Amino acid sequence: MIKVEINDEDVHEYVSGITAGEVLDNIYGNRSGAVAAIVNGIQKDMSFTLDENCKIEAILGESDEGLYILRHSCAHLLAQVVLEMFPDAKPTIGPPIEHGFYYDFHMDPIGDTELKVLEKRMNKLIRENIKIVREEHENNVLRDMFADNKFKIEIIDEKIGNEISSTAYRQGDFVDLCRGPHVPSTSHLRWFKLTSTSQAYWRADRNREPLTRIYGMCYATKEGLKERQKQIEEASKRDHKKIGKELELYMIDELIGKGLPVWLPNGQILKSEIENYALKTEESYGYQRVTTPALAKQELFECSGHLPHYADGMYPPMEMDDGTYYLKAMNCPMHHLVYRNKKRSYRELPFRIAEYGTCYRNEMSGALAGLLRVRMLSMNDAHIYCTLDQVGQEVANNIKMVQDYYSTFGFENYHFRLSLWDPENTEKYIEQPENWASTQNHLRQILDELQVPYVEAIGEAAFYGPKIDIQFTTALGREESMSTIQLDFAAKERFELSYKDENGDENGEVFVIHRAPLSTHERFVAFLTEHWAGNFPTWLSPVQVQVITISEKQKEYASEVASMLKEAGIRVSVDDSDATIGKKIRMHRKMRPAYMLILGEDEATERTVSIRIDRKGESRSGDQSNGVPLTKFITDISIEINTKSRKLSLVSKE
RNA sequence: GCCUCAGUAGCUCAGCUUGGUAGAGCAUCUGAUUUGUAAUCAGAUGGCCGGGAGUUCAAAUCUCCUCUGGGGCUCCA
Repeated sequence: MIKVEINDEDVHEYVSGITAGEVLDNIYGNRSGAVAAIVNGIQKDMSFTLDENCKIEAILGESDEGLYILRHSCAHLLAQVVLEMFPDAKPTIGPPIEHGFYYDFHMDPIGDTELKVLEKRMNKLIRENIKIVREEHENNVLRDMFADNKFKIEIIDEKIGNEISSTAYRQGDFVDLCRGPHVPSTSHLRWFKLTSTSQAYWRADRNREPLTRIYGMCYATKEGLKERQKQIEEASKRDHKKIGKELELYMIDELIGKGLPVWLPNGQILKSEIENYALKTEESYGYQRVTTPALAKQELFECSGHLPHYADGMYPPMEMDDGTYYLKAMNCPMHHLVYRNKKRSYRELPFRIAEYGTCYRNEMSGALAGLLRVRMLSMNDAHIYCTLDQVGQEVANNIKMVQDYYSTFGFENYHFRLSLWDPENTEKYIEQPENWASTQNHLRQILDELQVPYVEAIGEAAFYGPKIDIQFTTALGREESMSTIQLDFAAKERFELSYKDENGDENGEVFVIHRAPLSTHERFVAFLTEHWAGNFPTWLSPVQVQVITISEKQKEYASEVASMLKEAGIRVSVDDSDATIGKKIRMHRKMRPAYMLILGEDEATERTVSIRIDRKGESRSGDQSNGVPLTKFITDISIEINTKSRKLSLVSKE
């Protein structure tokens, strides 16, 4: 007999040789939702044999560990049916990922039709409830088992080495090299869905074999799967590409080119509001503004280091009669020249120059997506020239600026990331290891002192220095970079930046901070649109007030109201057509005005307005405040706009 | 760039499997209607079916090429 302690609580006695699964069944019953066990702190299969005193816990399918196991097992099931259908396919790796799993196969690409068939066959095997069995083998046996799959052999050779034995998992005719643990049988994998296919490369290396990747999602319960499907559906309603079209924010025309958005009047309003706000804010933080050209000579970008390090990201060169020119991918080299334009004194530092400069980047055509990834970007850019001592304060100010901006725009779902270089992969970066070490520590210290929570990410630095990035989570749950604060210790030498210090010496220790708290206009508007689902706060709404008349008798009053609003600087549009009131409301919901003003006979005689909030995508409340004096409305909405209120507060709920 | 799916009226989409040269709703315009809060009626305009080539007596429909858009190409048994 052995003693088994369950969940650090009860101790039960069992015959030696009992399995983990049998013990858990005994305690919880066989419908507990457990997919594996933790024995003495180590994850084990349900089939693991207990032959001495131990501690045991269940891993529930809904826990993080459980979902990981479920998804991993589901990837195996996918591989099983892929091999049934395509016997020549070679499975490579199939890890669990967030929400699901993928599996990469060396095989010809497949389409949606095959994907559906694969899904059907997986469901069939799930109903058959095939046992998943762990096998331990000596290395040479494993090599024999996978002799016809060079990818698995490569894994065996590299990951496991030639000395030790390892494990495989078998289900029916299918066997896969795997560390486990796995669910005991296929019936646990009921709540999955194959989602898409894609092309990947073996070891993510373009020069190695192309693989066909199949993605799926997998959950422990029907509810889990449904909830994810719902999240995807909800996110698609917020898609900035869809809303951007409805609201006429931007267009992309193939005659202009991919990734080159045109801002339409409504989008331009958003852009201008953001920009005006940023100009004011940054003026108060001591920035001066400049404008620099869209292109410059090759020598400038050689000097900055962009050509050796960033050439792929730039448009190809233009040969002119007086030299070779490049479109700028960044504003910094030009700003460095602004700094260098005259002798600087220590009294001028920190010297801050800002520009909403338009840059052009040669993004891969397949990477372009609406406004989120474009080839023309207007950055909320600025560069700060300061001493090392001043870096801390400047970075702190920028973190505060970012936080202020975000709270005004209503963003909450973000986190800070300290982006470091990758010491294993140094050719991507400027070669100054001591500088990397010291500046990275410097930034880490600043973040620690500010007590801002952050994560560290190796290999995410810029080529010229470490960064603090502010990461966003989108409605779909994907992480994207939004703002950035970058430290540059390379510019001072490349551009011979210096200043006259307190002792009258020419001092070359000029540190540069690149920062873009509002990202680019394009990306920022995309996030903003998604975040508000197009229902922007009043100060940002392209149409702040939509006037709607009940009948044509109110035409005159409507135009009077409109001109008073315009006078007060409010964006207003009038519908005095002869359509019915219901129809007019329905039509204008799509453009999501902050407020609708309904004007009928009562309003016209009493010089009042009826204020209605009715925007597409919001649940319809029909909330309306009737008989509000026109002058009061103008005062109230002006306050709401000027305070950049995040809430529409002019309609009181009854 | 690579893999995959898609492209039909301003918008949303049907027609394509089984080839016989184009349809609906909304929007727009014109009448009628003068309206009090999610569809008033009638009529009209609107498409080189993304572009090119091929097969065929005949192509939106089948084949090939190309352009544009969506998704994916970071997760290492």
